[in-house]
Amino acid sequence: MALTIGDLSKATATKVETVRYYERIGLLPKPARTQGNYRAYGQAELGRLSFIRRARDLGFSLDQVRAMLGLSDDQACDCAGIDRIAREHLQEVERKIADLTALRRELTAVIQSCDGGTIADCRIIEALGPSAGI
Amino acid sequence: MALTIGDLSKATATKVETVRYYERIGLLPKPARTQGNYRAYGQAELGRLSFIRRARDLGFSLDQVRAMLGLSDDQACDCAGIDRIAREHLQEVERKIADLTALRRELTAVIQSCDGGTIADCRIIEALGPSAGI
DNA sequence: ATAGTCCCTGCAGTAACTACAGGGTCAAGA
DNA sequence: TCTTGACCCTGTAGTTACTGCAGGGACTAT
Repeated sequence: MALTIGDLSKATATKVETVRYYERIGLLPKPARTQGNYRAYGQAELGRLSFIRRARDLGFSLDQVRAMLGLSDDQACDCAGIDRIAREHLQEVERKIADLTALRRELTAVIQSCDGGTIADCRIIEALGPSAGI
Repeated sequence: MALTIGDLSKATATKVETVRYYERIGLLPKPARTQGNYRAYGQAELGRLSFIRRARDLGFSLDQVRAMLGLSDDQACDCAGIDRIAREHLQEVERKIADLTALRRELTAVIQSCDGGTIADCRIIEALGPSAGI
């Protein structure tokens, strides 16, 4: 019934040691234990870990992840604070979407030009260069 | 005329130490030096550093950045290899765009619901949960 | 010429993992 | 039953990607 640390590890492509590390720094709650002192998780922890991993993969720091998790943890927290944090993260998310969209366009162009021999004029760096975005 | 390490640092919001670090590990070329042994950069290095920083911010590892820079460095490299790397990165970029889009939707919902009192039902974790995307 | 702001090298410290070492738990098979 | 293999435990040391000094030189403006 309950999920082991190995189940969470496989489901989220996270090292077992990393799951324990997140517990140690307080990002994941201390889970229930079995008779044999094994960690026993539920679906909630799986969801939380999945969120952490994907947010990390998207370039958010653990402190930022902590703040976003706080948005869902503190149901009764004051709205002004939540609103500010959410707006900050939304701006960053939109900037990242814009950057990735530019990168996608250039990667597509590279693949296109690869069809016929060697790359004549690679613009992959220009895609995220100093004048791109913003 | 030439750019100092401080100019690059300011233009790309990168610590001076980090620029030197990228040079040390070979991500940035060893630049020309002035009489006083100061590093002297051009626009090409500025573009390259800008690319590195944005790619890092988007969650790519330095090894992945190195591979992407290789795409543009090796103009004469065989097309099959370039095509494979580019397609892999394109898939990853598209997954990240999908994740960020889901995250944007949930952050927007949080901000919306904040308008009238406390958050009733925050689904921010579900946005990047185990069944989201793909 | 001297104060302030930059630059240099080299090395130590931090964040976020990641990899053992040394040992316990548990299901399956001889 | 017992033992083999795959998993789990704690604790600690190493890695990646920066980041922050220390100690000293270069350049600019008063």
